[in-house]
Amino acid sequence: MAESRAPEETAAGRPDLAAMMAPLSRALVAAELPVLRAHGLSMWAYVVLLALSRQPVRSQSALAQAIGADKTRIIGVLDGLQERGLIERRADPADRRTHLLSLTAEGRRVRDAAQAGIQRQEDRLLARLPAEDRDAFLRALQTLSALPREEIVGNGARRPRRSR
Amino acid sequence: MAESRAPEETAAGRPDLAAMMAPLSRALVAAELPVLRAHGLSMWAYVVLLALSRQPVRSQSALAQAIGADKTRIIGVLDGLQERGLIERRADPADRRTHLLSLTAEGRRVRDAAQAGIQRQEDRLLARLPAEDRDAFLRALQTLSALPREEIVGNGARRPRRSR
DNA sequence: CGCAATCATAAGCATGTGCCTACTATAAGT
DNA sequence: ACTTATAGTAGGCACATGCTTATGATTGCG
Repeated sequence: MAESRAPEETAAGRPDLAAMMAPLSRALVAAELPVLRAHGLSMWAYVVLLALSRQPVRSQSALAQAIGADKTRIIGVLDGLQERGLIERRADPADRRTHLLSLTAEGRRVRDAAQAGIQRQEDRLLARLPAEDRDAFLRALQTLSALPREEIVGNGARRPRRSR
Repeated sequence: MAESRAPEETAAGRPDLAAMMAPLSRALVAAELPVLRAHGLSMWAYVVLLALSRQPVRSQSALAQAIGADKTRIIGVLDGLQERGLIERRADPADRRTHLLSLTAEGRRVRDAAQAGIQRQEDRLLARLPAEDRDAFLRALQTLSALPREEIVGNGARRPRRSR
């Protein structure tokens, strides 16, 4: 048995996707944290800012679902963001139970600043890839990350994503 | 400011690496779980099997460090694997404090079976990528995941990876 | 030999988080 | 009107995990 192979490989040709992706992803997140803290943001706060960038409206439940967070857990995050004036939480005139969420100008500013810092770090990392691979890598990553979760997990009833 | 852009994008051109990678990675791990459970393996157990595939020897501390786990947390995992006869834990004749860890034949068998199941699922996913992108993606992923953690996190004193 | 360091192990604390229940305000169906 | 359902909020349980301390066995240094 030829034991002279690259790490993580076995008989087949490649390491598990997840085995490569999970530690890498954790490292990327760890690298983000100091940048976010410099802007006074928690990871969840940043995720919220990004999510609200895409679609200014929504309700808290919808937001929670969109970012894969627990509905009851983001309340404190939203409280903090609202206090700092980064988001707005207005009662929906059509349905006064729900809160319309949107970024303020200051929220956009903080998001841009944080994201710029983060991407500067990430670019440093991407620079290690040959240019051809880099583009394909980003393209592939966007393709895969755009897939609905069920496509990846397999339609089994895992993580019921309860709406309650 | 042109607000008519693809989702997740802001002023710059691409979404954050981590923002794409983290959910994708979590989904991949979630997809693995049922397969692993079918083979009676926990995630940590599988990680241990993979790590021991690469380098049969080691000590428990070294193993823990290699897979980014807590030294005290993998004890139970090793106990379980040993009980099932998937790994061997022999006292090192040279240093009787440490345990030499290695896969048994049965351990290799279970690892191969589990890995085959996992990669079959992952291949289904990779099939969604155009062939050119797929190869570059895997190449890039292997490159990035082979980097030492400090290269990614930035040499700051984060996650001291204590050896105690 | 005597002392500091190291390994495996056990036990515990603090935190983050998934999940559940309960409660109020509001909405919608009958 | 009455009932059911839903949004936001609060509180709490359970579990995994990072980190710490303590202990016994063993090693290695002086």
